[in-house]
Amino acid sequence: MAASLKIISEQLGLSKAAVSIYFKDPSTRRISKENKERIRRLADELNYRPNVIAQSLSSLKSHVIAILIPLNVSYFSSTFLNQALCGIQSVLFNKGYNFIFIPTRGSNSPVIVRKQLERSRGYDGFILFGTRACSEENMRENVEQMLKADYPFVVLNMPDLGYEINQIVNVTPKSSSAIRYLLELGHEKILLMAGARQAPDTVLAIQEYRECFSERGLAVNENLFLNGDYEEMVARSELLQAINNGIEFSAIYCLTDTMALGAYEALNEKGLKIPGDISVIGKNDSFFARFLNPPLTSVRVLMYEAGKLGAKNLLRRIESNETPRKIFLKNELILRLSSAVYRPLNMDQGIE
Amino acid sequence: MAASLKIISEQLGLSKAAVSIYFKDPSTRRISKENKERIRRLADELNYRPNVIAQSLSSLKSHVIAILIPLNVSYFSSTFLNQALCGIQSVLFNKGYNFIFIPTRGSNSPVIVRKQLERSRGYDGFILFGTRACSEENMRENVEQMLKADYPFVVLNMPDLGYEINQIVNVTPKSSSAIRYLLELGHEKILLMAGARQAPDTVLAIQEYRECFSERGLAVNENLFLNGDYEEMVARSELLQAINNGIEFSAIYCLTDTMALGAYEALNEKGLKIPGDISVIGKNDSFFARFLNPPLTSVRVLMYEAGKLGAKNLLRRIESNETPRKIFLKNELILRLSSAVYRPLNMDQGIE
DNA sequence: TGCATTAGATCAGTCGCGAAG
DNA sequence: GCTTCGCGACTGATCTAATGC
Repeated sequence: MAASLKIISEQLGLSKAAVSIYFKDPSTRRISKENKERIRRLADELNYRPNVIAQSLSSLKSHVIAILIPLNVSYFSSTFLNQALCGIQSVLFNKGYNFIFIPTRGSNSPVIVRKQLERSRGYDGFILFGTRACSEENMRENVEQMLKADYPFVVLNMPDLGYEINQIVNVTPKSSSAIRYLLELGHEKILLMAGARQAPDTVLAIQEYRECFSERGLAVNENLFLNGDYEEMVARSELLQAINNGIEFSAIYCLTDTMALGAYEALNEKGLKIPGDISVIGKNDSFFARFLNPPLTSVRVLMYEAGKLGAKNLLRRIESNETPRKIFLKNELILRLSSAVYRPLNMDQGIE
Repeated sequence: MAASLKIISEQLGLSKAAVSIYFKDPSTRRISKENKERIRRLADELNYRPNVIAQSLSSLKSHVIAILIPLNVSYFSSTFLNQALCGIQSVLFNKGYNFIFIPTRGSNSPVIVRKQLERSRGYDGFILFGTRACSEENMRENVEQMLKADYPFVVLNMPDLGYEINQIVNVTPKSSSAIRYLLELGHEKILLMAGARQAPDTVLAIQEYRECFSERGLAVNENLFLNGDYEEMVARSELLQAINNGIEFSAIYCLTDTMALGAYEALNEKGLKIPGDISVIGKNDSFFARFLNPPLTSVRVLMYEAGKLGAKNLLRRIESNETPRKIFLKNELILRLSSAVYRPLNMDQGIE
């Protein structure tokens, strides 16, 4: 049985309040010196530590931010997420906020978030993180829930949802479009290694793909849209299968660097040279991108900054009730050696 | 103002207990159908959600595990930690436990952990994660604190501390020793890219280094122990400096793959071939190791398993009060192309 | 006796008010 | 009237025992 204020106060013949006052500020003058000394001694003896749960209840402030991630698998392996977490952490820790991850077993995003919210009243704020399992529509439902419950929150890793809420949006300006860049290099058969069709990132990428192609009057071949599920191994096998099926392409744009790893593997296995035969571009500019062979051209997404700004705005909302704001961060295409000017591929030679 | 049981019960002319009973089990037969319906409707209208803080206080069970990491910088970029977190998460989420990270601004490990503990009574259990900032002695102090407070806890990423506590220890069997392997390949000037001298991992590595060398009757050159601070860029510059200072070596063992990246950079800059001129071995076998140029030989550390087993044992302790157990996981040397048989280096040729 | 319901204690704190000196 | 010192009421839930019909 852990020592509590009550136990200490009873043993000393004081009120809980008196003991509480002392611990809140040991230099207080509201408690007599003798009593301070007695409290200190007994607390030390009983190894007293305040109960944060009770503190939170009584002060109606928990100093805990819940991070809601609509995904029911381990997600700390995602470099995307980890970059954002680093940014979030840098702000929250400075301001003395803890952050918590809530478990769920739901199958889809709205269910997961709803369940998380059911177990969340009492936390000071929320960070909603978009994932591959969370369509834009899903996230809108989630946002509606948050608004209805009147929770302070911020949305990360999602396209602009249109609400007047705290949101950090990472956008790709035309000048940083991987597809546009590949087209400029002369590639016209560009394979898109994306995720499931409803994943927001995939939706945006396909939209951008179509725009770029229609601008140039080129037809879009839907067979070039693969679903690598944001997993290295899936991307690898999808690509191998595409090659085996005789699908022709001279460049690949992968919506994560991890899938680009899978692409590298598949191309190596097939004896295709990067970028001699096939150009590859990744997304997120993970720290390992420049160490690959060849170094990977990648779209840098400012997730660290997104996490940092998101957390800042959330705290502003919590502590000063500032009005929500939307911030746009521009992605940047980082050129490395995995992408090159189009050169017709001699299929007989390249693929065994 | 968020709706509470009290508000609902007052508006309906019922007692808090009645409303509480309903929410605990909506199919209960202790509440009449009409009242159930009234409660449901009002709760819906007021957007009622139970307050987890109050629930925790009342049930004396928070279903929250605190993860204590004695480091005051962002740590989600560490692949080590992330692997462990994935394992932890896989267990906790299945069992319905949340997990929380506690902020601190302390300068050293005991201070950080002490501060974290001061803000932690009320959580169900603790995971103590060893870091570069936490010497073995530091961790012992932390463990003493935990024992004194009678908190359920488990220690990860630390050498065997000798206590009868829940601990998962990752050990390197002789057959997986990078140093031993390099010696067998004929290398005798082996550079050790480690961390600060008190970091547990560094202590162990230096100890192992000395053992291997003394077994073979070889003298140890302390100039070959560098402090790369577990950071890519620090490792890079330390290595460049060593090379510039004319320190001779034919192999490098880096205590993290991240530092191996730095080593790759430095060697490339100096025009030294891996493994032709210099063999490189990393540690942790991060997912990117096999994609490097050349693929990196690395000591695989089972951090995912450590996290998983640690969380399991912690929950066993919490839920069934099982006695603590210590588990040893064996590291494994994964051979790739960055390490090769010793070949005398022509310095004039190699370094410009 | 069983069904539907409630008062009140409890958890471990905080906060503002009040009473001596 | 200003300290110094301390207490009662309250936070939002759960749980036990009791009550009325």
